[in-house]
Parts: sequence; C-alpha cells; structure tokens
Amino acid sequence: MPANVLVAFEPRKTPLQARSTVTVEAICEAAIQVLLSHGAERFTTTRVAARAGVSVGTLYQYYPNKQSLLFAVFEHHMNNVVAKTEVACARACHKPLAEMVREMVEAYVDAKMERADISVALYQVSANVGGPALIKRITERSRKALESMLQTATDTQSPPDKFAIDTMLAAMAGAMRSLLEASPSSATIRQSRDQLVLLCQSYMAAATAKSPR
Amino acid sequence: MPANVLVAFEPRKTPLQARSTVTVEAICEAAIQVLLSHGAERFTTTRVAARAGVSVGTLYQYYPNKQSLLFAVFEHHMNNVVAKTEVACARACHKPLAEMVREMVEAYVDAKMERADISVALYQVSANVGGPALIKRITERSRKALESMLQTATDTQSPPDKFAIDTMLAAMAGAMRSLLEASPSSATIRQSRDQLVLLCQSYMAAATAKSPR
DNA sequence: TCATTGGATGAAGGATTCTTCAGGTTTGGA
DNA sequence: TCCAAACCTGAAGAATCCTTCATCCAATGA
Repeated sequence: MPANVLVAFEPRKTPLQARSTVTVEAICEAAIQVLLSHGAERFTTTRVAARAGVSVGTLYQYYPNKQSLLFAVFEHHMNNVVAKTEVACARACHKPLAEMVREMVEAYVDAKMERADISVALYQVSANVGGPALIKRITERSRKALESMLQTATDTQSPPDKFAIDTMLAAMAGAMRSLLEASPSSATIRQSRDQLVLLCQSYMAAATAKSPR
Repeated sequence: MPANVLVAFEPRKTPLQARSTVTVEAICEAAIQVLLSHGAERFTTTRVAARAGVSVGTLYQYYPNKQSLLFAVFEHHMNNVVAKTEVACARACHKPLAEMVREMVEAYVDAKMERADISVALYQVSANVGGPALIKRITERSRKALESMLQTATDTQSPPDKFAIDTMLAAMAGAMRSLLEASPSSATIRQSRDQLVLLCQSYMAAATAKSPR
C-alpha cells in the first residue's frame, strides 16, 4: 500500500582512491544538472552517468539504485543547511529576541542561496525519495537548535513552544521555496530575506510572553 | 533545455452524456487514489484506468496524455481553494486587520483540509505538471483578493505592499504543507490553524505599521 | 425501428528505463 | 617490476510504460 517499497538507500561502497572520489562527486553534480535540465520525470541513471562522463556501471558501483543517489544528494544538501543554521543559533545566544531571529533567518536564507540550483532541483524529488522521514529528522534538529537559542534570549520570559517553532520553520521553508523557484535577482533576494526576517521576528514576539517592563 | 516539452494540456473532449460525466469523475478520483497509494513514480495511466473501472482507451478519450490528467486534477483543486479564499476575503472587508486575517486564514486552512487527501497527493506532482505557471496564476489571484481586502481595514493607514503579501502567502502554503504531510489529528489541525492565524496577524501588523527603519 | 453519434474496449507497437555482469584498465604497494 | 585490489566499461536482458486504433456497445432522435 505505501508508495515506498523496500529499497536499499545506503551507498554501495565508499570511494577509497582519489580517482573514485572525483567520480562520485561528478555523479552527484551531474544528478543536479540532469534534474534541472530534464526534470524529475526524465531523470535517468544513464543520463546522469553520461553527464558525469562515466558509464552507468560506475554509477551503480556506488549507488545501488536511482533512488539512493537522489537520497544521498538530498541528504547532503539538507545536512549542510541545518548545520549552518545550527552554527548561527549557537552564535546568537544571549542576545535580544529580534536579533537572534534575524541572524538565524539570514543564515538559513544564505545557506539555501549558496547553492540555489541544488535547492531548486531537489524540490522536484523531495516528496518521493524518502523525503518525509529525512525532513522530519532535519526539522527536529532545527527545532532543538532554535529552542536552546531562544531560551537564552535577554528580553523574554518564556520561549515559544514546540508548535510555534515548527510552524515558523515550515513557514520559512515555504517562503524560501517560493522565492527560489522564481529565480530571483539579488535585489529581490535581499528584499525577501528582510521580509522573512520581519515575519519570523513578529511571530516569535507574538508567541513569546514578554517580561514585565 | 527546459524540462517541459511541448505537450497538449487541454482535455481532449468534454463529456456530453451523463454516462461519460460519471466516467470522467471516476478517472479523476482514481488519479488521486493511485497517486496516494503508489506514489508519483508509479503513477500509471493503466493503473488509473483500472482503479476507475474503465479501460485505458477511455482515459485517453478525455485526456491526451498522462500529464494533462494530472494537470486537470491539480488545476481543479487549486481553483477550488482560491475561490473559497476569495469569498472569505470579500466577506471580511471593512473589519479590523486582525479579524480580517483570521477569517481569511481559517478559510484557507479549511478549504485545504476539506479534501486533505487531494492536497497531499498533489504535492508529489505540483513541481512537474505545469505547476510553476499555474501556481503563479493562483498566487496572483490570491494576492489581488488580499490586497483589496486589506485596503478596507478599519484600523490601518497604509496596507502591506506586494512583497509582504506574497511572502505571507508562501509562508502559509509552507506551513499548510508541513501540516498536511503529517496526517494530523483534528486537535493538531485546530492548534496549527491558530498558530498560522497568529503568524499572519503579527506579520501583517508589523508590515502595516511602518516600514523597518 | 434504425441510423448516427457518443462512449468504451484492450491487445500490441514502440519507446524508455533500470540494473547486471563479464571482462577490461588503473593504481598502489611489495 | 608485478600483482591484487580498486575502478571502470557498456552491451543487453527484463520490466514497464505511454499511446494508438480497429472494433464493439449504448443512447438519442427522427
């Protein structure tokens, strides 16, 4: 009944020599490009291999199937983004709420934008390739980082609850997606980033019980 | 280079007799079910036809190809949701800002939830099947409805600008998606809806008051 | 009643795609 | 230098899938 049949997602073998490391990276990069130029529907292992300049057999030496390749790229990208968000959260502790939120949102937007092409490409497959489970893990990590940051705010009593934080994270993801899919100019990016900062700031302020003046 | 090759999206012929109307509806409903039970990857015209209790040939009599079927279902669902949102906007004119936003958000959430299964199913294909273009049209409609509503707020001077409204719409969509994909209990739905209301209210208030210094 | 048009059928052609594997090439160390 | 392990190749089998079309069934109205 469920859409995901049992498929191995783990990579098949890890590259040992320098040569194969290059190959694997070429394959991942090619996957992005094929996704962008042909779409998820026509995303083919053969096409990816051709674009990477290797043969299909090589691809299957590192990834047991098509999905595992997509999953690997997806996971790598997501981990990169959360990691940078976590760093920003850690750095922004013990500051006023508004400032915290600003730093965190800006880090998130910048991390996504750094490889906008990957972000856009992966939207096409996030729903299929073990996305739900991975996204859940990522969201949890983000929430934890946010929670422990918010607890140290210098101008609030009780930090927002779990629900509020999850809602904000989802809203951020949505705004980010709509921005990315519009292939925006750098001016638009700055503007949207500021809007997103304002959105998160005002929501967090509203969801937080302020300390008595 | 672009992912979308030229394909006809228009339905092939419109049902005239009552019999065929039933058929077309069965096909659309079956499409949802197949999407949910097999996933976008294994979404097949043959499977849809089988589920609808008709033969493939019948399907191709009304839709020139697989994509046009998906597009039709997608478009129908989106139109339904915006229409209800527009009605709510019209109804909420000449009220205080917070109340306006609440009514509009609640209408949106309710409309999405009414056929949660369809909403969830379509997330899998929204990126592929002419999604971008359709979503752009839908967003535009929503923005217009919101703009003209906000202009009549009884307690604000200048309504939020285009950017702010688009950001809010994207944020709403993101929060909604994350909610829907978690197959939430009705208690969770209510809670999330309230959070989303608060988010939009506080953002609109912040974007209305004055532009950031 | 019967002709005409709308509606339905499903086997099969044509095209893709995933994945394997037997055999070749390169690398790194002994 | 030489060998074993790592790495690469790409033709081809097996499995789907999309779409068509010749053919049959049902409804409508004259």
